[in-house]
Amino acid sequence: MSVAVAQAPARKGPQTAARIREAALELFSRLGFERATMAEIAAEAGVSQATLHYHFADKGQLWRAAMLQLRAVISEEERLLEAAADAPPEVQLRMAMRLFLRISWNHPALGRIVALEGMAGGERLDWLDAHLIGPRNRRLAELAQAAIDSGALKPFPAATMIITLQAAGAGVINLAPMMRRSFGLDPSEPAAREAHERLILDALLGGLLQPRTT
Amino acid sequence: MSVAVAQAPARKGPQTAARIREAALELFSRLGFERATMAEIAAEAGVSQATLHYHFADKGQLWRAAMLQLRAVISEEERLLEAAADAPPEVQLRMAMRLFLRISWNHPALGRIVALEGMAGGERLDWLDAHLIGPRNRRLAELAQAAIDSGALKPFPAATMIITLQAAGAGVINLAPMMRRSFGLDPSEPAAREAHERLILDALLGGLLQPRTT
DNA sequence: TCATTTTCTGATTTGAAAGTCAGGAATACT
DNA sequence: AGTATTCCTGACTTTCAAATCAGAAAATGA
Repeated sequence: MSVAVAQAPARKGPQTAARIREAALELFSRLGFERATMAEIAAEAGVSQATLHYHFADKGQLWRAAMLQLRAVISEEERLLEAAADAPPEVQLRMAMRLFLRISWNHPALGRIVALEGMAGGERLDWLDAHLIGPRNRRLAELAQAAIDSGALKPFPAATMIITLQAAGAGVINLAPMMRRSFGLDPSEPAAREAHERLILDALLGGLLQPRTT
Repeated sequence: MSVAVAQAPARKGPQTAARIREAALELFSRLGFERATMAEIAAEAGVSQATLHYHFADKGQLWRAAMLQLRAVISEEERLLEAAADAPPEVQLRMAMRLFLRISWNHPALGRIVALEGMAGGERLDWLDAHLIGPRNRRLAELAQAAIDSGALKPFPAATMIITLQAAGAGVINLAPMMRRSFGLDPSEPAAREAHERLILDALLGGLLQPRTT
């Protein structure tokens, strides 16, 4: 009773809501919005289906709440890039891609969600663009454009380069089930991950850089 | 009555079935298996929903029938590659990627389907691997391995390279809705398409080649 | 303790999409 | 023409998942 008790039992609701959001993010990203059912999410979170509706008005709102968990990840990335704002743009771009890969590995949900909704279009993509990925995409494209203007990067359309780099970087991770089926390989092994990082950062990004003229 | 009549009115069924398959491919690839409804496909094909069930037992079989339309595309690609079997592997690989891009532009359904099912896994991916993309994937990986062995390509894992190249090549096309939303760009414009082709074939593929030591 | 609020659930309703079926219309066959 | 076959449809049943609701259980505060 005296001192070391986890002070304040606190309301239990928020904690349950958090568990639900986590389960929802996992299932939405693995299966997409339609295939993921409220019943499955409830089961995964260890609550009844009605509890989902107690904490979140409907499936759409649960989806958005689940996505908002990724905001922290994006913000952290932004913060780290901000700190390197003085470096030459091509150095910043390489750093951005390294961060992108790190996020793709540690939070594969984000890449899968973007791929799913980015293909389908519609209101969920609009929401993602406004709240999660739009500013980031445009910031990266500006970076690429700056690198082009400084002569460090080959002059391809900046937006196309950024989207292509992201698709290439997330491809092996998103398509892990296909890698398994077609090649019997598990791309999440540490060795595979390291080779992948060099492939993207050195080989592919290297191909975009202007050859040194010095 | 005499001569020039379109000989043999022919059975009408196959033609209707073909229209249904086309509508199904379009909708399945744009929306995924679950979001595409039988009612929508029927409307798109201009027939009643019951007609779908007359020609195809259930939704799964319609999906497979729709996919089989892409077999001709894959076979043609294979034929063209076969004809260049004598060229050095890195030349064949570049040609394969050029063909891949051409298919991605002309039949965007294929890339979207592969992305959707390749992420989700499950029985539809198994089917695709067995009937459509597995042999092609493995053939391309062998090509990449040969190019590595001959010293023309940097020694990254062949399967990873192939999947990454495909993801990069199809990325801008698959993610056209996101390009529109985040950048206001339409990647299907001819100019964009040409820049995209050079980006993939020259810059990215170039980054994978060993620098000339001669 | 007792009242009040928060949190949760089982049972039920609603809605939407897949799938079935009996029969009508069109086509082909003799 | 008459018959058989193929093709198609409207109306219906079934299934499944989202959403609602009345009230129980748990936590909180006096």
